[in-house]
Amino acid sequence: MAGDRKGGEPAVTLLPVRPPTLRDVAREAGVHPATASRALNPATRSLVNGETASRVMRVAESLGYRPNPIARSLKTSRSATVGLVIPDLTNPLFPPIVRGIEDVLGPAGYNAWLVNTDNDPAREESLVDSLRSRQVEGLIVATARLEHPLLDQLRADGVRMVLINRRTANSDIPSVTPDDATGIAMAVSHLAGLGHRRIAHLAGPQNTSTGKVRQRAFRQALRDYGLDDDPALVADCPTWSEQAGAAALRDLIDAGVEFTAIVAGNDLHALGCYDVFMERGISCPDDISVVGFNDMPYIDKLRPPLTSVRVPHYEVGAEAARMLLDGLADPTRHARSVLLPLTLVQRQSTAPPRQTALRQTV
Amino acid sequence: MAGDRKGGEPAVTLLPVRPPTLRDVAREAGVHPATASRALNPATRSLVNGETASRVMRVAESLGYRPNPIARSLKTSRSATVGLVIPDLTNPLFPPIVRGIEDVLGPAGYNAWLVNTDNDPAREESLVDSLRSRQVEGLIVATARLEHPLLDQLRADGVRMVLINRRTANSDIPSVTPDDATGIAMAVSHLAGLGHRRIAHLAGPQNTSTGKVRQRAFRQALRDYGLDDDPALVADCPTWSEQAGAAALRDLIDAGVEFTAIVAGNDLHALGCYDVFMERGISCPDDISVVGFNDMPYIDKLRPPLTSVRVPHYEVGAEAARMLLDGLADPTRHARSVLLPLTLVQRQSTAPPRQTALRQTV
DNA sequence: CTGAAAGCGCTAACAA
DNA sequence: TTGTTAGCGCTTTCAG
Repeated sequence: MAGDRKGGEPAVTLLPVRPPTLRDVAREAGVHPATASRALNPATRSLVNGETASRVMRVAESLGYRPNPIARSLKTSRSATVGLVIPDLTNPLFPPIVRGIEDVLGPAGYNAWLVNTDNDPAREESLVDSLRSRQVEGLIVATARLEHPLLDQLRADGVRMVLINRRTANSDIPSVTPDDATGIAMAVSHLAGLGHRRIAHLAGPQNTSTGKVRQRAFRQALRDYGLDDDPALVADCPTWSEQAGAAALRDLIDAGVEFTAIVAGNDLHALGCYDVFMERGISCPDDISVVGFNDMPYIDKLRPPLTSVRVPHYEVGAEAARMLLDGLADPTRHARSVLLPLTLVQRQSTAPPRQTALRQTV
Repeated sequence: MAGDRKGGEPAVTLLPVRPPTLRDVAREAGVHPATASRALNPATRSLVNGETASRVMRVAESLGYRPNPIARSLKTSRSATVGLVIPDLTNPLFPPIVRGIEDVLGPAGYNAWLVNTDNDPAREESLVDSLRSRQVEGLIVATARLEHPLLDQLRADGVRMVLINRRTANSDIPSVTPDDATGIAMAVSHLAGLGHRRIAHLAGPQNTSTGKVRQRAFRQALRDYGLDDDPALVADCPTWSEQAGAAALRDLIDAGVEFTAIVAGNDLHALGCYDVFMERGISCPDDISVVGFNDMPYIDKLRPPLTSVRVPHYEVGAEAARMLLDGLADPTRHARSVLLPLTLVQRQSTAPPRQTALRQTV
């Protein structure tokens, strides 16, 4: 019975189980698929008769036609998509960056494909591979290390990309990063102003630009402010994690190093400090002051609220996306690198050192 | 000069500017592209002579062949990709869920394509559309509202999906959600045990299952513990945000409602309470106790550390991914819905009410 | 301005 | 076991 068609009935167009294709639209509009394609694509619409074009568009609308981006990609080798390579999405730093990127990409008709490398270079390579095989038109990369063969290779292969947060040692890849050096100087200045003379630094991974730049800037700032530039005051953190920050601080304390304030490599390191304060019964800021870096969400609600160098994360993302789109639109454009200005957000994790605690009552 | 080829030189294979295709591999291996395809696909490899297969694979390896997933998708209408629909990535709830999903999907050869709806139904529809046109094989949806025409439509269209966190009113879509009712009961039980008699609730959006279920469970729990089930104790929050939580609490206080504890709809609402406590000089937990919901990252470091109902987020993601993969592999499989068990994490935002503060010394 | 034809790279009948 | 053929849905020369 199914499939019967009585003589008198017209061969009605059945509701398609399969979504309508360009051919369906073309047939219905009485034109060749090529014409339909031209009519439907804003960029080529001018090549076609106005009336024909609007008829095609009307038919497309009525059929609920949606172009198949896969077929289009296969033909054009483009995808209106960019890849976003993140080391660790659970770091609350990244969501605002992602938001900034999407807000710029969206209106331009682009989408972002987000991948999480988990800080694992092998995983990173395979994910980037998969991104490339999906024809992403460019990459926004937040995983740069100073020495980063994969990125050099991509660069050599002509892959369009923009680095965010961190950079590579050779600076010919466009980047959008915070002005780390100035940020650290502000932190040191703030602590020096409070009267601290011996300030420790939890230095982030030295294979990242952020880790290295911040450490250098820290020691430079100590000298600029005439403070003790004692190498023992710098403790290395092998990762950008709470755990690494905690471990580094424990080492510092256990080694008997004297200090009254800490400039943490980032907010997670500062969180690690809070753990150690709890463990050892240290009072912050009475015994030790701490400054974080990034001003990540919710740290204003910590105990005590963390003083931190604020990075405009949303803007980092937005600016990187703009830069990438610019580069995509005009490949001859010169690689720029942008340093975004930072501000110090003073909260209650910093105060004058005990010796000068009297000033606190002012 | 470029393009010259001196007579004596062999026509060496140039390094391809264009990545090698299946045809290149086939030619090099002396087989037909179809054979190469079969040899390279583990699922069809058995159809081909072992020697031939390994030769093809060797050639593919040496050429650095990478199959083009776009072409494959176009042909097969599949993509080894699932869409992940998130209301707001800046909510730190989601990163662990994403991680759980990726960890299950990855080993199965699948990728996740993540989109952010910003809680905007129009945006959601267009993003889901774009996901579908990219041939995602299924959807993991974290944006469900009780009445959700789009999801009903998808369901009717036969789109495979799994809801997480929230559900729709008609429960025929598989889901992985926290056991909200039990979680709320634990919160109330905890507060009742501390001696609280008048407990307020910041109720999340009533168009979401979480908002509604938690509110109902709250009132049920009040009755179960013989506490005041006063309607005035429930304040509505139109969104799951800090701001909404703060506003609701201000309303409650300004209306002169008496209470000594709050069960927040989620942790963000609880954060909003902290803002109000600060504003109004209210001491937590001395004046008012608060219990959050979700146990999101870092709330253990708040001031005071927040007591919260812990949701196993990573597991929510992992379980949803498993469920979706199961459904993909065997479409006849019956839709299950899973409630994940919760635990109460007691911290310092809850204590006996002032009237019974003596007990605190025990 | 429109149509014809070819092909992006791959896979899945079907045939041999 | 392998090759032949066709085509997924679209765009883009090239003619007309």
